[in-house]
Amino acid sequence: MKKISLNDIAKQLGVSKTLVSLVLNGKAKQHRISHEVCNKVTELAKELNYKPNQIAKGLRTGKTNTIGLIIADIANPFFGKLGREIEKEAANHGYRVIFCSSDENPANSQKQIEMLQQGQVDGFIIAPPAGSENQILSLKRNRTPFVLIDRNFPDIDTNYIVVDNIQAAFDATSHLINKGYKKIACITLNVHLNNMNQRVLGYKQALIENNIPVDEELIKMMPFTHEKDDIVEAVKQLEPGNKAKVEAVFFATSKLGIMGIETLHSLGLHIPDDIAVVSFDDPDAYKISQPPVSAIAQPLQEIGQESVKVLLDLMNDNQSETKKIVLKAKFIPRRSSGA
Amino acid sequence: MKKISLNDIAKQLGVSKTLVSLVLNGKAKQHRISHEVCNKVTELAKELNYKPNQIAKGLRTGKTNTIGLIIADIANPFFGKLGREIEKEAANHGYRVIFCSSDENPANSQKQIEMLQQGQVDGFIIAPPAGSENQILSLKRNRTPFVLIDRNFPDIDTNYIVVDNIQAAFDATSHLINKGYKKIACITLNVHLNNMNQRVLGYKQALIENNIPVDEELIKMMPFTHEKDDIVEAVKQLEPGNKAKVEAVFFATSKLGIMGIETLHSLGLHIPDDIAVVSFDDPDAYKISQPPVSAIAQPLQEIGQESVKVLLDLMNDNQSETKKIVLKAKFIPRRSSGA
DNA sequence: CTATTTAGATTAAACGTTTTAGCAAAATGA
DNA sequence: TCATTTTGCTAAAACGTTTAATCTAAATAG
Repeated sequence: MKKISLNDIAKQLGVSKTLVSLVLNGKAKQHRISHEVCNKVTELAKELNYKPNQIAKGLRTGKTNTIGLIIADIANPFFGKLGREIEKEAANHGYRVIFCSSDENPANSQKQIEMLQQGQVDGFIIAPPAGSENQILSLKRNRTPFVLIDRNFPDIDTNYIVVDNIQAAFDATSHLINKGYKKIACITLNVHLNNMNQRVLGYKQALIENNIPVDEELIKMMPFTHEKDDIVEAVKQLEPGNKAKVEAVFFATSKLGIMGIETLHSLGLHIPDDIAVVSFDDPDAYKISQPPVSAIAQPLQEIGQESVKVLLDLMNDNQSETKKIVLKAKFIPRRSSGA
Repeated sequence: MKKISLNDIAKQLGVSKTLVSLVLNGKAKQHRISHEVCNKVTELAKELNYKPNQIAKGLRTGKTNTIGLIIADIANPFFGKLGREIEKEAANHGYRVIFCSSDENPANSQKQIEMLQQGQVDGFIIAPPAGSENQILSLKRNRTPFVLIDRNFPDIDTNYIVVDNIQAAFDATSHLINKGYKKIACITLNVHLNNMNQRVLGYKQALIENNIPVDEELIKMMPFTHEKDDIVEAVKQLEPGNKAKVEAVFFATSKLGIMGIETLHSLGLHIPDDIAVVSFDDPDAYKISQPPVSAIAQPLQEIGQESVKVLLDLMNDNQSETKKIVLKAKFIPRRSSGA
């Protein structure tokens, strides 16, 4: 079944393809095409099930109606849910989404951006890995529309949509303190992402504000390619039997949290009696966990919608002022922290 | 920063763009371009950081190097992980992936297929929703390369990669029987997908083979747009206090399982003492659940890799014989079923 | 010395659109 | 009646590639 083109319709009706194009793009009146001809065209187009070739359109107009989305890992439920929201909002505006998982590796995101920049997408939504500053600067330089999500680079003036990580971590930690826990550990990633830094910052602020000394020994930084073993090692050091006598732990990501909780269970520790737990992000796993895990839920729908909207604005009228949006994340106390 | 084209390079060197194109596509020898000129071209191309415009290339060659992936929901960890494997394998072969979530709604997948067929993708990988038979037939008719995954239509001769759902469900149910459970319920989806049908079939076969009568009352079909409430209702009917006196339950998807387990917990039921649980699919949630949930793990990497390979074969040399691949899923006993 | 081959390049068409500029006929105005 | 405007439509260029068809000059063959 050969695809039919503007030309096919034009020939069958004995008119020019210009006319057909104008009619099908709703510019008939504007160009004074007679009603009669106009109807004939639309009818035949429908009959032949004409669908404009987006590639040709893209070449001519320079628009692809496609967004490039670069995240850490689509298999990670946090990014999966966020990706879904972005897909949804994009579709509402007639845009498709190409997904790329960078694995937090700047070399990967570099390749992916370059690949998609070859005329394949109109703009980017990016969760930039640590060390990708130059890529972001390069995008700015050649005026490619883009929005950062999840994290941003404080030193680079860009559009971004993030949550208030400090506040969220502060809330979660304060909650633990209010529940009477004092020896609180923090397990985070050994990676220079400002969202991660801020989570630790919020944790520390809550301690300080409650006159609890910050013990750097209780802050465990995992390599960002962390595997089960790393977590097991870190968690073991937190065992109440150890000198640290940790009473509670704050996991800075759900991936860390899931592995960590699995480890706590396998060590025979009871949550929250032996050790209380709170975590950033709120995957399904936390809801069915026994006990359910206290978590910080990010407003994924809002992040998704806003990022698409900001990007579309950007692509339409190249406004100069950058949009910096900081949303609130919500702490949900559950039984893992004695709630 | 204006994008530079073949023409720019050609002009700067005072040669034709044909020559530049040939050189950069490695056809220099074939077309007897002199070494000298050849070098000049490659050097300048590198210097100017020339990247061919994929849209133009696509228009001319009819190839986009893009795959359309249509699944139920990228936010569902099963599809998230599968999507990731597909993305990875596609990237290995120089292909990008456009993700579309159909929500199991055939009208959505219809729109998505039509949208992407307008010259945007070279082929499709599809988890077809119930009721999308006509779309699949239509793809066959106009010779669009595609592969089905996760489910297929037995009456339509297509390429597909699925797991042996009957065997997997049989294994899981047999395991429960071996553990001494006799009153085993099955919670599945009220949807005409052959993978779902087969899961119920495997469940029944295991009962029959062990001389346990199949009780249709114990097979609960959820509407495919199921929400929490539906599950709660169904699970409540399974309470040991009820006349059914159910001892164990087999969830046919992880989404059902997660909601179901949450409900069992909220009813104050203990797993596995009050009721044992096994489930199709193996999300992270099952690993940190207390007790961990016995699950059927699908070979996601293999499904992803095979589907991309089959599709690429299809796109390259339009072979006529359809590839039907059935992989084995692996049952993993955990404590939720007394293991 | 002429005819043919070869080396090394170029021209131009094509892919399917959109869009600018313009044309001919009809209608209007003086 | 002639000039001007309006109506309805078309031609052709352009987007950046690829590729089939040529073309010229030099080299080789007879």
